[in-house]
Amino acid sequence: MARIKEFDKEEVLDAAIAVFREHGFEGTSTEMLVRAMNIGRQSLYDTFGDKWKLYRLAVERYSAEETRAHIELLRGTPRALDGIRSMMARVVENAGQACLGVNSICEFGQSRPDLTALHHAADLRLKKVAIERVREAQDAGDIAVSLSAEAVADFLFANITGIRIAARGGAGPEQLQSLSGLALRAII
Amino acid sequence: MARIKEFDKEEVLDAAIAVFREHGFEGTSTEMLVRAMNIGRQSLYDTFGDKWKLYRLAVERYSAEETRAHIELLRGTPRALDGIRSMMARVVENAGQACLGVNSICEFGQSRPDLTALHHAADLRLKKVAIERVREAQDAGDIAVSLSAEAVADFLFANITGIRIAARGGAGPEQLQSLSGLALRAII
DNA sequence: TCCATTATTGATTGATCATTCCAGAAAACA
DNA sequence: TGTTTTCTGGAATGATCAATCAATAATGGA
Repeated sequence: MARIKEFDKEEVLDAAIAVFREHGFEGTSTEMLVRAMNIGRQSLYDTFGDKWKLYRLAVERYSAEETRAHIELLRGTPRALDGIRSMMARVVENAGQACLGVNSICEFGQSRPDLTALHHAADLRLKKVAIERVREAQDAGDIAVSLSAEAVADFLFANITGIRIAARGGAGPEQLQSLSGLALRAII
Repeated sequence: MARIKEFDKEEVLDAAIAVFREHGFEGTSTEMLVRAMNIGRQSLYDTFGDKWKLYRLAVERYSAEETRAHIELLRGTPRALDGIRSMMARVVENAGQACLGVNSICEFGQSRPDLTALHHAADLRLKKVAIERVREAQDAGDIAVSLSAEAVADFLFANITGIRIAARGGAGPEQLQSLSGLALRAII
C-alpha cells in the first residue's frame, strides 16, 4: 500500500516561501501556492488559515532561518572580523534568490503592524549578535574604534540589502563581491 | 463658463506614480488609479493603454526625473566629492517616500524585459556621470585612487538602495544619516 | 455658430481572485 | 477488521479585477 503524500508542515511551508519570495504577496495566487506546496486547497486553509496568515508564517519562518544562518556564521570563527566576512560572503553567494524579508518590507513598508513586528523581532535578535561581534573586532583592532558598533551593524545590514537588490536587478557575482568588499572597507 | 478638469498628462502621471510607488503594481487597482489621478476610467485607458503600459510609463518618468535630480546634484559643485555628498544627502532627506525604481526591481526582478530595459537605460545614464565625478574626486585626492571608479559608483547606488529600504523598514533620519556617512567613509 | 475632439459616467463583460462546501479517498489508529 | 481523522479535488460563492461599451457632456477651434 504505497504511502502517498506525507504532509510535513515545515516542508510545504518552505515551498510557500519559495513562491512568496519570488512573486511577493499580491503577485501570488492560492492556485500557485497549492501547486507549489503540493497539497489540496482545503488542506491549505485548514492548516494555515488564510493567505495572509500563511504569508506571515512564511515570513516568520524565513526570517528565523535567515537570522540563524547569519548568527552561525558571525559566531563561527575565533576572529570576529572573519565571522563578519563569512556573513557577507554568504549573502553574495545566495543573492541569486530573492530575499523574502527585503521583499516584504518593500511591498508593505510599515502598513501592516503584525508584519512590522515580525521584522523588528528578527532584526533585534540578529543585531544584538552583530553588535557584540563588531565590539570584539574593535577590541582586536580589526574595526575602527571611532565608529559606533550599532552604526556599523546597521551599515552592514543596509549593505546586505543593497547587495540583494543589486542582484535582483541583474548584477553579476563579481560586482556583488566588490560591493561586499567596499562595505567591509568602510568599517576597517 | 467654468473650466472643468484640465487634463494634464504629466500631472496625472505624477499622481499614478505616487500610487504605484506606495503600493506596487500588483497592489494597485485601476479604481485606486482613477481616484488618485482624478480622471475617468475611460480616459485612463484611452490615454495610457492599459495598466501595465501606464506602470511602465510611470517607472520611465520617475526614473528620468530621479536621474535628472541626481545628476544635477552630482554636477552642482566645483568639488566632485561635494557633489557626491549632495546626492547622498538628498537621498537621506527624501527617504520617507518609497522609491518606485527600487520597488519595481524588487517586485519584478528580471522577469519583465521591457521593465529591465528601462532600469538599465536610466542606470547607465546616471552611472556614467557618477563615474566621471568619482574620477574627478580621485584626481583631486578626495577618493582613494586604489579603487575602481565604476566599483565606487556601484557601491554608492547600492547604499542608496540600502538607505531607502532601511527607511521603508522604519529607520529614523539619524540612522539614515549614519548609513550615508559610513558609505562615504568607505571610498575616501 | 457648428463640428470634431476629448473627457465623463455607469453599466457590463469575462476573468480571476480568495474562500467555503461537500463528497469521497486515503491514512492512522483501534 | 472497523472507525476516526486527515487530505484531496471539484464545484460553487461572491467579491474584485482589468478592460470595453455606449451614451452624454464639455471643450476648443473653425
